[in-house]
Amino acid sequence: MRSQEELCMDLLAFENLLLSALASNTHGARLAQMQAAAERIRCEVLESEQQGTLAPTTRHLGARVGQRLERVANLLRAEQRETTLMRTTTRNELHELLQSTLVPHETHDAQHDKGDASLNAGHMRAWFLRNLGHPFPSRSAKKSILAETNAEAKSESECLLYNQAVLWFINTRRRSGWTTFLRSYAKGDKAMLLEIAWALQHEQGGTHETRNWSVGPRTIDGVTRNLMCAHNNTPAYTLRQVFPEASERFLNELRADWEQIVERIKVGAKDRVGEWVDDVIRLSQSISSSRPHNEGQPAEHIWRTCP
DNA sequence: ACGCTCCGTAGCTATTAAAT
DNA sequence: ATTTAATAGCTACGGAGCGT
Repeated sequence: MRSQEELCMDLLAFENLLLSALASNTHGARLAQMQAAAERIRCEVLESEQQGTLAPTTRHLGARVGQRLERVANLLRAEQRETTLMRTTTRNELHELLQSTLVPHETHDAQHDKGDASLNAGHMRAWFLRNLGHPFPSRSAKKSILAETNAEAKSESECLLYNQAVLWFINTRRRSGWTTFLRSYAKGDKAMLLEIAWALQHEQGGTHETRNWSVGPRTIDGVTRNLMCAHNNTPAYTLRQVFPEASERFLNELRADWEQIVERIKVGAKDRVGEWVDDVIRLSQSISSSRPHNEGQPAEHIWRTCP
């Protein structure tokens, strides 16, 4: 059994290893080294937690390490968004340049058949994020999105088709995790998901610009939903009112999953490093959020999977 | 019948890791 | 340094199910 001092040293060593790795590269052997370190610390803290010997100082250190890593992760996400934007711009400019100079005779149909042209999804993304509580555009909404998108098209090949928009929304709901969220937290009930989304929006406050998302109108299939709390028929404005019996951990996981959906729609799916950083953050948050009342719970409830 | 959503999946590109 | 294999992400197709 390792002492609390050794455990604290391990935590700090892990943080140091991670930060120095992020300052250089997160590839190959280095990544494996960090994964091994994370797994080792996970096991040690878990063992200490189960035996009731996890000292408050160790727990607090874990919380501080978690906060620092989260700050680093936020910076990395911002940098990642900027890099993605620049990469897209560069790729588009290069593509246009090559189109206009090197392959001027290639037909639009040939390009389309190759399937290598990505959609201009900016307006669809924007609509999705403004209607995150119920991202099912009506026919007229789709036509309006098509008009906005196609107004920017420089050629016929860049025009978005109605069926492409339909598929994009279906695929995006699935791949962003929205559909999974619907099943996991709202039992497939879209009205309940709308209620959850309203609670999250109320909880976060601010504007669409500060949140990057909005729940949209309280309307499903043309019917305006009265969002009431099932257990006492009061307006539901907080997650706690929507889920009166749920644990804080459940609500936090729900919030995290919702943010992940927003992030995925906003910038597309994250690359591997981004996912891994998220896992590391979850690991550190587990350290900071595990409390003595969790002692009776199985290990899976205390720790999430290591990266 | 028609329109819509969802699901499974094929085909493609870009990226990354491993092998040479 | 170059090539090859594996993987992830994206678009699109076909079919099933559902509601109108």
